[in-house]
Amino acid sequence: MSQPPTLHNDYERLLREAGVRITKQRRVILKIIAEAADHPDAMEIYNRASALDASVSLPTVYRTMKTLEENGAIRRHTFEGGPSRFEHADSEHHDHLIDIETGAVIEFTSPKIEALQAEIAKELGYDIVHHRLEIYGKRRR
Amino acid sequence: MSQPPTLHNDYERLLREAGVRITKQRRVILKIIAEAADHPDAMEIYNRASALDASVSLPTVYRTMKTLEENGAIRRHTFEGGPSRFEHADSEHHDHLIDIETGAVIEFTSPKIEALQAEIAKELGYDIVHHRLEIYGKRRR
DNA sequence: AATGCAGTTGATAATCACTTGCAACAAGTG
DNA sequence: CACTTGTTGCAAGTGATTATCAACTGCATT
Repeated sequence: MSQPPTLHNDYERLLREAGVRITKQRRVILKIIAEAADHPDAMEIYNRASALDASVSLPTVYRTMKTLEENGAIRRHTFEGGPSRFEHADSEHHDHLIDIETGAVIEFTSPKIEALQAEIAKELGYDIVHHRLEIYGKRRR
Repeated sequence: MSQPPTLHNDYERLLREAGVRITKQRRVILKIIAEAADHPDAMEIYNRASALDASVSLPTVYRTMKTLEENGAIRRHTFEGGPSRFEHADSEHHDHLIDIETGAVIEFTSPKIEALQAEIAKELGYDIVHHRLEIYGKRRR
């Protein structure tokens, strides 16, 4: 269940290879992302990062998220009525179920749904670039 | 292919029954929505509405969309990287395929996908409140 | 049809989530 | 270690949407 301990180093390597400099602000943000088991938004990442290093600013968080996204290191999700939330992209593709009462995000995969989507797109004459499937639900009790 | 000619009157009736006053601004906006075959955003609705009646303002468009949404008359969609877009809610449920090159929206339905979603939510211990499935694709040629 | 009042309106300001401009600063190559 | 060029924080700017508020207007009631 735990992340590989050097995941943030992989991010560093990835960025370095893309010609991006590793500043201390970025190193902190990368660490936060790598250790996040949830789907934090920019403000939350900023909060966690500035607790470790007060020199991290919010614009830098946004800039870093954009850079990471462009390099395929993270995925951005914009769930309904809220800011963008991020997760690392190293995991396999999955969709999300959002608990509308708590905001908690549960990941799931359904190869069958994926296959059906591909079929639908094909019938409509399209190639899927990406898709988004979100289920908004209430915990049953 | 055409809308029932009195659809905007149905909107009026719906709002009236909800205790909402029918002002001339709202009447114009309702007409635009009823006649829209596409998925216009607030600015586009404002443009179309002010062409008919210059007294319609953008805030009123937003307020009216919110009122309509709260009364279940329209649905709001926030596709990636753009403002909210609206469509009337009288049609049956469907999902969307967005042409990432043109922004065109194609509607589709898949009872199989619906069923699979229900199954997934159930397994995770949730009741579906609603869901969103968007396929972003490029036209094949 | 005139009245009255609560719901609505347009103009303007505010908010939210980001993005940008810019001068000071610091990676990392040589 | 120097130098070049990417990065940073701060402050200001955006785009979409919402709130404020005084003037106005549906519309139920006289």
